[in-house]
Amino acid sequence: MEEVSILSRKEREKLSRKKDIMDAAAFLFSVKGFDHTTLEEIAAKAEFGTGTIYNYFQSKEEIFRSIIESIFDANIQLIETCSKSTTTFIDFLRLYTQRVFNYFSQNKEALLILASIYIAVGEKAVKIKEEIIASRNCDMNDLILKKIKEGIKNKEIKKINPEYLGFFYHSLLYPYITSLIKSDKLNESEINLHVDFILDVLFNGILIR
Amino acid sequence: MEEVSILSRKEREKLSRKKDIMDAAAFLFSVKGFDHTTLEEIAAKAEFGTGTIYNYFQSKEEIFRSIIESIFDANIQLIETCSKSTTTFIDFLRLYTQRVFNYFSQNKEALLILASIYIAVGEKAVKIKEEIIASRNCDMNDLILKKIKEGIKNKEIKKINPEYLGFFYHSLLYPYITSLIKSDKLNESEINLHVDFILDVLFNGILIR
DNA sequence: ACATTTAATGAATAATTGTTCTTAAAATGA
DNA sequence: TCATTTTAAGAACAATTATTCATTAAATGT
Repeated sequence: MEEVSILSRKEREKLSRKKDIMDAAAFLFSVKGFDHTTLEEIAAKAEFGTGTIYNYFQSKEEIFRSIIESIFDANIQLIETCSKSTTTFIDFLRLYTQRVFNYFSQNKEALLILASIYIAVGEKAVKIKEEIIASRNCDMNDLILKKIKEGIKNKEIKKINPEYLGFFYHSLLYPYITSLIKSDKLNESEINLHVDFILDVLFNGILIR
Repeated sequence: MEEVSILSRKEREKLSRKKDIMDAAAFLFSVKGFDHTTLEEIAAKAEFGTGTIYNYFQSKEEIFRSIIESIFDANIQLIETCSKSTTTFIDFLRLYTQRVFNYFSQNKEALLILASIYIAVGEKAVKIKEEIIASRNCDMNDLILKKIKEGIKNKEIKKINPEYLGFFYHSLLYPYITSLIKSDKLNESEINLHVDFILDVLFNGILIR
């Protein structure tokens, strides 16, 4: 059997072109936002005619949805990988924070798009986000929350409200990186400084002891 | 002199109607976002005809800009008030955090609109934000940064990178409250719990000591 | 009361843009 | 080669909506 994949060449090519369209769209969405990105622009960037896009996606919204889904998947995988390769909560949090910084420093578009739907108001963005979370039936927040509860149970960290800490951590991490990216201050060399800083404050606080 | 104000009745009425339009628009912007709010809706909510709005504002964008400006002003005043009525950095941070929570729990729209421009991608939102910051020639971040540097100098807090801490604090606070509001969990009674939690983590960290 | 200025109105305009549709070009396989 | 299917293309369509404008109504001052 020469057949190395379940998919035929034709199918693989189709998928590859779908990906090209998604990449073009993701870039534009991250720079201009969903509403201000036109299908004409997406098509031009992907080197297709406008109408051709509709041979690959049903609508502009479906392109957006596909992009978000793939970002969500990458993030859930990230958190699960970190969870499996550490034993303590402290180690997990350190590794996860590092990995998130690294991932987004190499996928800046992804973070800007995520931020846009997490903060965005308006039915459409909210609906898309909720549908995707529901279809995955697991939320990143829930995964972190589970880890926090373990950490408290195992007496690694103080007995604090785990929901509040989950809130705290996620309210902090994504916006912190987003702000860095938006002000163009996220250079590879400084990532570790930021990670160490965040973890130091989180673990030890800012008071002199 | 009966004249109690510098403005004539006509001028006061005009200002009052401007404010009505801004309030209507602010509500709609906070719920549907700038792009998905139509002038027809704003006019209807303010109980005017569509065209009438143009007797008060030059464009939809100018309405938005005016709203943002007033929110900025309120926030800068907030930070300055807190600065004046405290002496130590620790006290300042506690008071300011409390006040920010209280202000936004009573002005939810304001926070949602702020969030939308801080996170939003796209030239227009970025341009508006930058123009307003430039026209004020002082940024909230700068004000906080100054306080942090004082705190370090006075040995109230550890010797850490003040820029990073400023980043940390603002990345945390606004998104934290925004998330609470968006998930409809910001009830007056719980505010103090959140404030205490945030300050405890920030000051003391989460490790058991 | 009347002339004049000011404000309100919503229909008309013009621009934008997601989607459809017809047509043409490639690819495919016999 | 030639019939058939698949894909590409971009012009046309339809819907939306910020803004303008001609008209009417209200307020003002004499």
